[in-house]
Amino acid sequence: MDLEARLADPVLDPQRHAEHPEELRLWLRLLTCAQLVEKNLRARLRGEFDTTLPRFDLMAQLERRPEGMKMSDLSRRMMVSGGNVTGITDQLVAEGLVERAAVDGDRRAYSVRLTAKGREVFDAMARAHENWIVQAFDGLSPREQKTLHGLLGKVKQANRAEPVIPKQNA
Amino acid sequence: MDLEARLADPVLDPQRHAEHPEELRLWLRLLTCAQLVEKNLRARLRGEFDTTLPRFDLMAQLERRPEGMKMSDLSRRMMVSGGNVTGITDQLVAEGLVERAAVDGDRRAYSVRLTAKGREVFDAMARAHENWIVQAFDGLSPREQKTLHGLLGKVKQANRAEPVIPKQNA
DNA sequence: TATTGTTATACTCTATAACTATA
DNA sequence: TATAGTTATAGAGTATAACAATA
Repeated sequence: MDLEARLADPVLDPQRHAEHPEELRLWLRLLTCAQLVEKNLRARLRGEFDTTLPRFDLMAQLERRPEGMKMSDLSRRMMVSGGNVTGITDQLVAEGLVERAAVDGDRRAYSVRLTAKGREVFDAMARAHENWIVQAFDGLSPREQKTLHGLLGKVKQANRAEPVIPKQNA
Repeated sequence: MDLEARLADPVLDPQRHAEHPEELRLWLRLLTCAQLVEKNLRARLRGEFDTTLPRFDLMAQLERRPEGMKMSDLSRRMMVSGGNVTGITDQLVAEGLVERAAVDGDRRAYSVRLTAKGREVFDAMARAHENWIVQAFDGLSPREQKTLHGLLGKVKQANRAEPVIPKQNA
């Protein structure tokens, strides 16, 4: 997970082992960029809003659903297991940012919604978040950003739904 | 950490909220690509070699240091705390891939080295790893790879050593 | 029976701090 | 005192599985 580890990594660092293909350099750099930005986001969410990425993500889900979302919806949308959604939601409820409301017609389910305070807090976070991201890419011209977006699109395409390797031993 | 969460994220997904700047789309895609590839690497290291990324990274460090590295060196190079290096090393020792040798002149320190078996295993892993990475980028021509590498270089430049936000509350 | 959600547990990866042995 | 390494503990972030209540 650590960037500089790979920077110093003989297998991954082409400065030291020129025989390794360019792809390794490219991968290293891609990973470094993503980690740099993500670490920054986490640190700032923590430092400025005392929150975490999953909590931010959950609130982002709710922001556009004033009517609320069920726990199962959140689980699907966030691609996270149900137990985790319960935990994240519990934290947000404790902070008064989110509330569980009864769903009529199904007494098993809750509708999770932002509270008024939650909406307020989220708006501030989302504005800051947007600025951080804009900053992160301000080294690129709009033209370059577009090119980068396109190239990453191809990478994404080639890598999505990659076949999971069946375990050979276990 | 989850890719599709952000895909479905109203704040981050420009398909839904066109008023959000292109940078958010770009960030989302960058993150998705990095996670796709990294998840794949982890799954394959696990599935084919029953190992983890930190274990692989530590062995990669040792591969080019036949004379061995001290725990403190590993800690610095991997950018990970000393306690963690102890844990990772313990696992590798238990597997017979790595050994702690006495350092003469300092009885506090160890020299950690790959065993013969460790070298063998690592060679196989490194070859496979290289192939996985080459595969990950085979959707791009060499020309495109070079362009991507260059653009990511600019992003990296603009984001490295970003000032850490001083905590405001705590 | 199937589904919704919670609880319990565990695993990976990381950090800090207290501690031991040596320098 | 300072350094090398270990141990203990904690905290994100994730997963699975057993369970309760309801459908």
